[in-house]
Formats: sequence, structure tokens, C-alpha cells
Amino acid sequence: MATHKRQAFTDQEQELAQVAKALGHPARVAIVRLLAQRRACVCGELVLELPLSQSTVSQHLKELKAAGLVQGDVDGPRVCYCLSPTGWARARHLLGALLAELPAPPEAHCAC
Amino acid sequence: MATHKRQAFTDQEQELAQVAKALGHPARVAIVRLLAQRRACVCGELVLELPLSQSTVSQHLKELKAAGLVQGDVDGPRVCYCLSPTGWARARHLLGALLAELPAPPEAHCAC
DNA sequence: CTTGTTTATCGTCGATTTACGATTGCAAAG
DNA sequence: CTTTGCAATCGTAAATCGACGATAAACAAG
Repeated sequence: MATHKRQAFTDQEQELAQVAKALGHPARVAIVRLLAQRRACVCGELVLELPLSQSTVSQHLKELKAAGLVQGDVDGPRVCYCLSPTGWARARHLLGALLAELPAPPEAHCAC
Repeated sequence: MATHKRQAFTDQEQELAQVAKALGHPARVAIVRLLAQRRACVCGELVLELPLSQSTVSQHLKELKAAGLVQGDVDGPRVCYCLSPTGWARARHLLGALLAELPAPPEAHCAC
């Protein structure tokens, strides 16, 4: 990511950024939704549902897996992708923590 | 982003991806937290709190503003940055909608 | 009008991302 | 063992990101 100064940020900030980045592409959001609805499970099914090539879908799955949001279990010649319960628990926690820090909607403005 | 096929995804998916992408960098998460805590408001203060140059902070602010999460009100020679209530309401809604679609933690696994 | 302060933009660089086709790898089936 | 089918990886090209210094722009004060 071009000379990041990672050491300067909190672990939580980096983790949250990692999760957010993984969701920072429409295709990956769509994949997560497909997996959530159980409408698709193996890579080939996802390819059929998405306007992307097999290799591209595979790459997106790899990124989601790297972020811990998805896990892939080998099932014979194919791979069954599922949402990772622990990964999403972590994501919920991180997102919730950030949202909890925000001021309530009516007064987000600063004093300036 | 190299030849995106944006038209193939839902507006919600694209909007969520945009918000997530904006939070997909530790520096931007840190900026949001600083603004939330009201510890800093104008660009110069943020620069002091972060290990980044002024131009880099300005760019991150620009991206957060483009995602609708932050708004900047001109205040004389400086600019007062605040979290955007409507932007965060939207973000909450989009994130909440996605999380609501996910199966409950214990059974995120697919049937395979 | 000039000066000083603050922020935005420009230009650049290297690293990363996104996408694809082509190839390789792997497991079940014949 | 060979074939078949699915998934992962490789290689590549174009676009974007992240960072910085340098410069421009905007505004208040003098």
C-alpha cells in the first residue's frame, strides 16, 4: 500500500481498516450477500451469479479469506465457501466500537 | 480500479462499498475517531495528531468527504471538519442492512 | 495592497488493485 | 493411469492508491 506507516495506528484501527477494505468493493459485498443467502456456495456458482470471470471471483474470495470474513472448506474437487462466524463476530465488534464512538446523529457537529 | 463493471451491482452494494472503502485505511479510521472525540477539528490539528504530512491528511479528508462521511465548513482561513450526521446515518443503515442479512453467528456455515 | 496563515491542488513515484486469459494443480471418475 | 471438471495461480496491462514536496488558492489582519 505504498509506504504505509502502519506502526502509527492502533491495532483496532488497522483491523477495522482491513475489514472495511475487504468490503470496499461492490463485487465482494455481493459475494458476501450471496454467501449469506446461501444462494451460492462454491466458486463456480458465484461465477454464474456475477458478471466476472472465474479467476477474478477467485481473487476476491482470496481477499475476503485474508480478511477473515470467509472460509473455504475443501469438498472433493470443489471448495465450499462460507462466512466465517468468528470473522464476522470480530467485524461486528470493530464496527460497533467505532459507531459507538460517534456522537449521536443530531449533534455530530464540532464546536467551531 | 481497472475496468470496473459497476453497472452489474446493486446501488446499495456500491454505496456500501464506497463507505467501506473510505474506512479501508487506518489513517482515515483514525481521522474519524479524532473527529468523533472532537479532539481535533481543523486540518492543521489533525496533522499534529497524525504521523502524516499536511497534503496527505488533506487527501484523506477529501476521500472521506467524497464518501459523505465528513463535511468541511469554511471558517475564515481554516476549515472546520465535522462528521456528517446524514452520512453516518446512511452508513449505519447500510452496514446494519448487511449485518442483518448474515446468518446468526452459530450457524454461518453452508449446507455443503 | 501586502503579509501571514491555513488548506487545496499539482506532479511525481513506487506499490497495490482489478481484471482477464492461460496455465497449473487436484481430486473424483472412468 | 488417464481423463474430466473445478479451483487456484501466474502473467500481464491499465487504473488507482498512498505518500510526499512544492506550489497555488483563500482569507483575515495589518
